[in-house]
Amino acid sequence: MSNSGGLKRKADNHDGKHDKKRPVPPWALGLKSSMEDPALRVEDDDKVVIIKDKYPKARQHYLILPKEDICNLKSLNAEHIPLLKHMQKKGQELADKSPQCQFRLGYHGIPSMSQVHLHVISQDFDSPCLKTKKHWNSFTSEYFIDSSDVIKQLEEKGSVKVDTGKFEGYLKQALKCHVCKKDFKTMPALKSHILQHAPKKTS
DNA sequence: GTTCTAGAAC
DNA sequence: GTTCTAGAAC
Repeated sequence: MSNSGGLKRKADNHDGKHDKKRPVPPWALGLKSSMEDPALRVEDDDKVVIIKDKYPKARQHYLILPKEDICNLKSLNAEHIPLLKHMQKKGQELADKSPQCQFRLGYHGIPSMSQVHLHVISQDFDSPCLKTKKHWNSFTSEYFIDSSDVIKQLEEKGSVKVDTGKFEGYLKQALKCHVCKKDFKTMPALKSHILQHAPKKTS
């Protein structure tokens, strides 16, 4: 009944650096196939594809992905700056089409899905797909890194630094309205509150 | 990333 | 009793 001294392995999936056993779970490749899905595609050019997020967390939620394979923020270097600026420009053009909405353009510090993707998301967060504290904090805490900050880091340091422990902490922060900073105990309470900050829907 | 659901919270 | 969250998914 002895089992090699009861050595227990703590969760050791930090950033996949030494994780040869489970490199990428199948679902983490979902964006790659979404990029090919005509039903989701908004537009594309020689460098990037723009798709609708399959589970939008706001009234408007798009993803801009490079056609070149780039796994995540850690894969980025100074050579990618023109590409990232192009992605931001395409995103800003999209946002400018809906002047009644406020948008943010940015990246998740630790994305679940492979292939770098720029979120273009309206700040109403009025969507049935927005359900969990993780969802909320991933778009409204420091977990969401503005595109301009990613580009700035690349320009200044040549790489993007993401402190895994710190970013995991951001996801667990207490629920707080992103507009008026009021605290909430539950997601349903927060979701009903933020409707009063959202612009009126135009049929 | 989502779905499912046990059990915590109310 | 119902609502809500959080962890497993072979």
